[in-house]
Amino acid sequence: MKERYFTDERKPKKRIIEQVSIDCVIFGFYDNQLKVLLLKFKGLDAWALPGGFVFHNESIEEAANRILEDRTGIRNIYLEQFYVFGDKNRQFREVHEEVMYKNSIHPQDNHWLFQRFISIGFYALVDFSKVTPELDDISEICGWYDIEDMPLLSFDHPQIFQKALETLRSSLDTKLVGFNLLPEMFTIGELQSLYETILGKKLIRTNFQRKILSLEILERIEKKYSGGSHKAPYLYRMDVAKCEVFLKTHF
Amino acid sequence: MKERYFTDERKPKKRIIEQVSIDCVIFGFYDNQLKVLLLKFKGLDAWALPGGFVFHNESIEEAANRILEDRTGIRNIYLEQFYVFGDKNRQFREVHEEVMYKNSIHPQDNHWLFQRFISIGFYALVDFSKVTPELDDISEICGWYDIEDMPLLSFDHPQIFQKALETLRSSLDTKLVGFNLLPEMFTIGELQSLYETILGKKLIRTNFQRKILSLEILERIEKKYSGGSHKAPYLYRMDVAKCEVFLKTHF
DNA sequence: TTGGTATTGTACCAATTTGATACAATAGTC
DNA sequence: GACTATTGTATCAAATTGGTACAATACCAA
Repeated sequence: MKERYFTDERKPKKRIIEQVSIDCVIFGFYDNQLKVLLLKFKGLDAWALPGGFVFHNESIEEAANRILEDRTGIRNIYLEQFYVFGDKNRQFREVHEEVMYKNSIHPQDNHWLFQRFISIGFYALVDFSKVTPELDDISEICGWYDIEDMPLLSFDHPQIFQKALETLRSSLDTKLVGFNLLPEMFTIGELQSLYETILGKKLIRTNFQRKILSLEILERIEKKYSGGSHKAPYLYRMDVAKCEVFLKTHF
Repeated sequence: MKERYFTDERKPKKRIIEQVSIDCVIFGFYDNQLKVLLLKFKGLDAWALPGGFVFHNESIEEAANRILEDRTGIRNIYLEQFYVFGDKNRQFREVHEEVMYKNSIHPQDNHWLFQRFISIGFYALVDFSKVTPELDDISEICGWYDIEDMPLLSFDHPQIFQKALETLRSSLDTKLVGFNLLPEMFTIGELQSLYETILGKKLIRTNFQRKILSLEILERIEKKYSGGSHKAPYLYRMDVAKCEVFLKTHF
């Protein structure tokens, strides 16, 4: 059930924690490119990360999951907080006003959304092939953009995105989060391509293969992938239990 | 100037962001032990991390610094956010009530402190030798405790402390934060001892020395340390500029 | 003064890990 | 059935790390 936030009232309709928001950076991987899910506000040339607020009766993690579902239709994915954006002047009256006008709302001067907000950043990793973004009622686009070629974001969302990307990079090896961006079964080649785009550099194929397999967190599926006019690679599946053991013993 | 929070009013005296708090885990290193700074509430057997709230006219980083100074007298130290604690039921009416009673305050039933709070965790690293903790007016002890032998904390502060410690551990190598716990000049032996206590394991002396020096972030001071009945070790100083270069090129 | 003790700085070698190349195997195309 | 592109694995060199040896010293005790 989607909630309507943009009323013209001084207080939000549903009880939320005031002056606290959540913004989500949703990463996907497709066509050998790292993608991010962005929303475009109806009738405006303004882009943003999906965000929202925390209800009184939910944890911030529950809130982040709900917000994601409300605003993009995506649910049940890897989600983790990564940073709090708490600048003194973190308020965005102008953008909010524009959005509200376009939605036929004429806010009071002390509308609750005009306050200074502290935003908790979450990043999400999804299996691109399993996701079909859905529009909410204040957006006209909800779609994937190559991180190398994305529209300029409103608010302070460029910084939030940047920090999320840095966190993703440094978590690749230490938390092995990359697998969340791939389908359940994948080839080492696909995994390498994922690592290369996230890290922004080429890796030597044979060494990458040796390294990844030496972690002993992958299970080789007997069935082979087919399609290319060349030797068929093995398919692998990540073994969650082994992965946890590995992380515990190495970090 | 210290603020008085524990009035009996429904709203805090000074304008703060409601339902948001900051808790600080302050680490020090002394006598080859990792220490944490804890407060004991006046007249109660209740211990806590120094915490506080965010004013409307300050960033969360400014707030954390101010809180630290208000509650412990410590200022101008390494401080970094590490996690947000946002459980649905994160409220601590009982402890707050006890504290207020002891401070002769009889709160209304809907006192603002009884609400659910989202707390932003910061960890701080200080040069133990430069710090003299000062008492605020609701505490009767403000002192250092060995992390292996500390009192049971109130609220959810045990979890907050634990998460801070994990963050410190994993940041040792990737952010080289350890130096913030030592005086400006130190020996490699002292640095090794610091690493050993934080990581909780012994390191091989000669390899540690080689490793640290190979980072090329230390400047050897000609003057030598003296005192022990053995060969005098060199003193070193961390070169902040070189350190930044190192971190940029390696992470 | 001198020998003893504890600790430091560095050298050194073995074991392991990583970088880079070579090559056989093979699925599909022509 | 030859050709192409890619995969899996082997291999060797280079770099890093684990672990030992040893000379250098600052102080202490006779």
